[in-house]
Amino acid sequence: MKEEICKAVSEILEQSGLEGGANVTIETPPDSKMGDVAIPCFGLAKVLHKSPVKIAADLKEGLVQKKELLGLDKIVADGGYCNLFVNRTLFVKNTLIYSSDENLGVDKIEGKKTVCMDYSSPNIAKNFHVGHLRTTIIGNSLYKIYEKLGYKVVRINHLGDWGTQFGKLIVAYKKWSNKEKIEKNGIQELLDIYVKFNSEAENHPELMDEARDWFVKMEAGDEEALVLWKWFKDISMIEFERVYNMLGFSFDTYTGESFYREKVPGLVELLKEKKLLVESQGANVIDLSEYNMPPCMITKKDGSSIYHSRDIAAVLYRKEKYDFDKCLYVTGLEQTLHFKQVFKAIELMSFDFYSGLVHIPYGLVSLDGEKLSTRKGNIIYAEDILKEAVKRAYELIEEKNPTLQNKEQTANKVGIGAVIFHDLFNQRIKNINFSWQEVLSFEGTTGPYVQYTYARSKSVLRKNGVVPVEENIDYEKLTDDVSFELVKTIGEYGKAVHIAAENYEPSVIARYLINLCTGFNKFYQECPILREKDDKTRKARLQLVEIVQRIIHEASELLGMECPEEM
RNA sequence: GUGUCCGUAGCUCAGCUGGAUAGAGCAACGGCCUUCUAAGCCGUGGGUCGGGGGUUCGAAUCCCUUCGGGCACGCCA
Repeated sequence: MKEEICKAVSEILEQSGLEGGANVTIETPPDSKMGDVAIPCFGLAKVLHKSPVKIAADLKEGLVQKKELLGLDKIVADGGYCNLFVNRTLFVKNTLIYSSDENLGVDKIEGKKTVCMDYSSPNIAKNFHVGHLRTTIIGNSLYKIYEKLGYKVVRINHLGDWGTQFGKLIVAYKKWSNKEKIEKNGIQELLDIYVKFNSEAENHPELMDEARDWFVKMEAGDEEALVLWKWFKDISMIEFERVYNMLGFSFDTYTGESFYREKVPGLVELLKEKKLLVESQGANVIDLSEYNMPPCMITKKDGSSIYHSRDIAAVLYRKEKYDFDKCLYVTGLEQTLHFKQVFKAIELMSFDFYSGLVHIPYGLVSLDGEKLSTRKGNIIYAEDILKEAVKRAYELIEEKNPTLQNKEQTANKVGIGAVIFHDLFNQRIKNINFSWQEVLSFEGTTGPYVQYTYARSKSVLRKNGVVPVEENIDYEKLTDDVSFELVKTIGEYGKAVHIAAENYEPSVIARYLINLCTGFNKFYQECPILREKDDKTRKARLQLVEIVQRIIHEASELLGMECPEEM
């Protein structure tokens, strides 16, 4: 419809003497009482040598002729704006028909495109904390969004399962732990000895040398080292899987850093061929000073690999294996420089796919203004947050809806949903100061608000019956302000999904959901169905509820949040 | 020091590819459940859009500058 209006405006302008048409922009007025569509005329004033007020008036005259053709009811010249009121019945009809197809009005991309997504990627032997939760939740949502748009998505959990920290762990294990302790306490024991290592190493730097030696042994395939490494990894994976299960998330592959260690020597050869590798202070690096960046390290002076080189090797491997169009990295903001270096290295290697590499950073999580730190004890584990939220949800169900069936299951969906939604509601770049009160809030702009709205809509359908799609609907019954606003919001769903994808920003969907739910709750309040006498109105409203309910359900899925049928 | 991100209501944030009186939620106060789930709806109060310049008919939005804060800056990831 907007395209048609733009075209009509262009034609009118050409008739009034403007050559070559003009770029007509269309906006939404700040208040719907002013109109549904606004055409600002200020930009045209210069070209046409007329006042914006006159142009708006002329535009109005021209558009009045085409009123029916464009589906408009009323046209008003308001200062420098030409405001249009659409024919509500027609608009409601078109929007609801368009939005009720299987894609709910979301246009898919053309052709086949593959996106690799690197997210979650926790470090072995470290507990899964609130920070890891962000990359996991944001990454999962972006996966859902891209999949919805028709991309093939490969979900890669690039485990932090290689590197000097394993040297540290081996040393710590040998000095302060044993098999029994680890079997008994699992990842917590690994974490404890890792922390102990770091504090001891401050006064005994020789411990660091020992750790590096063990890492070199690992890279050389030393059996004792690798057995311990594998064991530590298995123990850690148990905890990670527990968290993923609670969230209901999964991955296509867990090929982590260790997978790429053997590919680094080949990378070194390739870089030598391309004359990109230079020696610096005993290490091999790619010089990036020309690009105002510190050098990108490929091998350390002891010859072992480092995360830059493993990441570069991973890009090359993924390109070959999946032939991606894009490869996305959801990691903390603090790794910005690292990825700039890695991407630049790929570019310097003359691989044109560097342009498909995108770093998607998110802000830091802190507690009481302090950076999260295991050693300071201000760390919050993902599992604790999820459990606490579920517990809170259960208590609320007992209080508000004690006769509900499947309380545990519902509490799970609501509690987990609250955590997921909370993590996605604000722009990912914002730093977060963790607050239990905020995460456990279930009213206002929260996941449970969305879920509650969904449950209400399902309840309406249960009590009133579903209207078959083929039923003739009298769309004029949905032209009151409240219903009409809700229909408008329904029509914006597709745009919201595309903007979210383009900006790698799930918060766009979360915000959209709140809009939609607010609109529905108003409708629910003001447009009752059960006690509505007029049959046509009842059916039209039920049709509207049906579509809203489907969009809430799907948009929630795009965030990774499940909606219970009742709560 | 260099680079980068952030700065909007008491708090947490939308709005940022320029447009009309700057919007939500929380917190505070006041209404609405014999009527489809009150985890809801309606209303009231609350803002030098960090400061200063500039571009423009028009700036929270673009440019410059300055202040405040976060993060990063070779052998950790």
